[in-house]
Amino acid sequence: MIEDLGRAMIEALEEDIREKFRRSGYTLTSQRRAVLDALEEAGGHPSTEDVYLIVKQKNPRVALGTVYQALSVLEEIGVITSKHWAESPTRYDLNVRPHLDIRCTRCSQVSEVPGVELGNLESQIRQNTPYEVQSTTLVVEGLCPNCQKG
Amino acid sequence: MIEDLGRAMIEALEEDIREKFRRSGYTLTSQRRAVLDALEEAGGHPSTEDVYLIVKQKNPRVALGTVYQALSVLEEIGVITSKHWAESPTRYDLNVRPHLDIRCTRCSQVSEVPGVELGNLESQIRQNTPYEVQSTTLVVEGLCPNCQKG
DNA sequence: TGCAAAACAGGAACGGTTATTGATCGAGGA
DNA sequence: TCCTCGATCAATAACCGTTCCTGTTTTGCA
Ligand SMILES: [Mn+2]
Ligand SMILES: [Mn+2]
Ligand SMILES: [Zn+2]
Ligand SMILES: [Zn+2]
Repeated sequence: MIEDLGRAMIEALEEDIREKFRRSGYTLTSQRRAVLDALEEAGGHPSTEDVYLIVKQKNPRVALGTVYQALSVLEEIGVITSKHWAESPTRYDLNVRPHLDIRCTRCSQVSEVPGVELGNLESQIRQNTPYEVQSTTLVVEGLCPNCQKG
Repeated sequence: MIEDLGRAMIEALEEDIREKFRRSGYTLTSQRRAVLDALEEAGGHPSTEDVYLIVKQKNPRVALGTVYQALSVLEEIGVITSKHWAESPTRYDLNVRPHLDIRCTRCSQVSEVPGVELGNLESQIRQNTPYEVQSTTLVVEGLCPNCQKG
């Protein structure tokens, strides 16, 4: 789980991040670096607002729009990914490998679900539609352990 | 596909609809009937706005808020279902049986994908998360045949 | 037919996101 | 090192889909 990676791992990824910026032509500005750091600090799957609040702690001058734009650039160059759940803002993830996340319908906490195998699902879909399939995403919701007690 | 059902089938469902209203305590008002008719007329998987525009043709006094509320009631009592795709408004469906829909990322047209078997996916998920799973939805996007030519 | 409850029309407000504009930054060349 | 110009940024307005609010109309029911 990305939550457990910690600073050491982030620094191991450092060179990869620089490489992606270099290849894209975008510049790794202090704001984009701050957004990346905030994503790490947030730990889980923060919304833009979550990231904004963390970034503002260290640099109160940063604008919300800048965070939106930074996240969009970071996603475009493959440094982060995003996921959408209904009735919830977009959430971002340092884990760019395909994986399953579940969101609590009560407190919005997102956790990763390991060991789920989608099998031949995508090829099944391709065989049964004339559409050119671009993405198939499994959106899972439920009650987190904490909220089950309530 | 619900698009091919036509008026005969809708009238066959008529009694079922009345029954669901009766059991829920909601009343089948003229506006809710108009929304239902509009869903049928729209044919596919219309958004609230789509439904609103059709309803307004016959009754220009109906308010957009009323359409939102009517669709919400119809969904609550199980007469219709809704689905969400990222970057697209909620879409409604007269087909209340579990099934797969794919949305075109270019023109937003939604079509149903038959013959896809999810298998033990949900039980796999339940085994790998402490969350109490409430819903797992497969969200599929692609390019429809028309838009592939463009 | 009369009354309370439900539903409605119209419009304001809302949350998340994108667009616009002018100021600032910073990489690369003189 | 200093300039320059495109990239980025801050601030704020606008946008879109949706919900909420208020006063009015309709409905089911006694
Ligand atoms: Mn994740
Ligand atoms: Mn459908
Ligand atoms: Zn929870
Ligand atoms: Zn299309």
